[in-house]
Amino acid sequence: MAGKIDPCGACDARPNSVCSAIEDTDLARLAAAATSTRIEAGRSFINEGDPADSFFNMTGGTATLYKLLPDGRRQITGFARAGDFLGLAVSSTYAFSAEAIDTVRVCRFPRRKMMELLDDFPAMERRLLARASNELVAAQEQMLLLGRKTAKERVASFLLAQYSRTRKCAHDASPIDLPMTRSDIGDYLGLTIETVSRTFTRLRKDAVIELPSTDSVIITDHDQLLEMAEGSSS
Amino acid sequence: MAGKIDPCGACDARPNSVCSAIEDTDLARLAAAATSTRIEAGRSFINEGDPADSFFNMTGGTATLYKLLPDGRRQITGFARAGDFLGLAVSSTYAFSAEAIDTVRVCRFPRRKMMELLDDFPAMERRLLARASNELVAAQEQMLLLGRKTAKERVASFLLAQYSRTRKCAHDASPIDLPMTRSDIGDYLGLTIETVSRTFTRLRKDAVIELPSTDSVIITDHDQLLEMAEGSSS
DNA sequence: CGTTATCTTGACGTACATCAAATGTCGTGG
DNA sequence: CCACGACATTTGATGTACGTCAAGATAACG
Repeated sequence: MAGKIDPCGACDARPNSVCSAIEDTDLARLAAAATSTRIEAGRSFINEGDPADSFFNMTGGTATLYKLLPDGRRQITGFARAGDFLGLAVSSTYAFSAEAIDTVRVCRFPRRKMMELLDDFPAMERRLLARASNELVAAQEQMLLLGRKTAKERVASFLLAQYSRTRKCAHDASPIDLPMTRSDIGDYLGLTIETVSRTFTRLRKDAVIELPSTDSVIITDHDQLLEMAEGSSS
Repeated sequence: MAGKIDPCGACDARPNSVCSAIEDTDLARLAAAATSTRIEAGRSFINEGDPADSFFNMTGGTATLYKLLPDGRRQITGFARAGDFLGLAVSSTYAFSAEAIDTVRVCRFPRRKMMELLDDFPAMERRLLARASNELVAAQEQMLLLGRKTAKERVASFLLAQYSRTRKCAHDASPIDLPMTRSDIGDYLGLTIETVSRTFTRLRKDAVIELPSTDSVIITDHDQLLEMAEGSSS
């Protein structure tokens, strides 16, 4: 529980989150249902298979969402950031795990209270549906990537997605922040760290990107990267 | 438009579809919004990139949902059957294509009328949200399959999914119907037809499945198939 | 300024793709 | 009922993109 007087009103993430469906006058209801929590880098806050008794709204930081196979193979299904809503599930247990990459802030909603909120604020439910629809589209795009794209196409697609997540206008050459490790990128793209690394340097040698540091990228040839991502160019 | 008097009340698919959220007394509203259509095998009825002006509710048959790359590579993101709802998208264009495998029946809802229905029947919206959540979970499972599983694990997972889609109780040894071709299965699992075929015969030689015909399978060792699907066994 | 984790680069192996041919299946018409 | 052609599936031989193993190079950190 945030000690603040009006935590939801002051929330940076509200404009991009489902919470913006709730009017200022009803913010107290929202704030009463939520508990703001801070999660240190490396800690997981959702575990696949655990009882799904909470929903989460990310308000800061970046988290990996992933599934594991018994032998430890990992598939990252997405990176969650401020505004993202987690835990949507009909099942009584979580279908995935979530782990903080850097220090993460979330609002936690007990399942029951969240349901009550949805009953009272249908606009919020519609927001959730819109969000789920978008995620579904993204998931289908990722299936195409994982099932049919080459390593080069995967990395190119990934970089473009990271790019367009923040930048609105194309042809912006400022560096893109990559808070995740190569291992995370590999597990997201269905590749190994070695292949991710090799592909990065290949793109650099092709003069499509620059790598000012290990955790940032500059796209120098946006058009060619776009062609690469869909296999139009070699 | 169905010529029947009460098409929705007589609909076989209603119990498993979002339409069941609408009470019998309001069925006329539902029926007025929908147009029932028949689609021949092989014809596509949703095309990626086209204006998304209709929603579809499958009432019969099986359809492939897929995305294409410019050079023709295809990723099937799912197989839609009676009760499935298609076209959920915030975007103004479809993000995927849909093609009938056998003869398909759908109810088509114009976007605007569908929105009005959702405004008036919040229970339907909640059903859609639940459905989207489930699809999201399935999509994450498929990402794990595409990104991290071997060919054998993929085929085993696929067969188990086909199995549990119809059968409720385990240890039912009746044949599973496979309306899709090897090519469809390959494009769904991120494999080639040859690899799918080879893996089928490998599973048959391992005495885990039987192949009474090319479009049906019998699971003879459910437990071992389950182990295979997650890589617990070799 | 060593210590440790992450990233890069190289040499080699392999699971699956590709290419090619044989076999099976099914509808059509003689 | 059988012959035929078109197409799907199976099976085999070979290639390759990416994985695995191993060693340095960088960067993070006390």
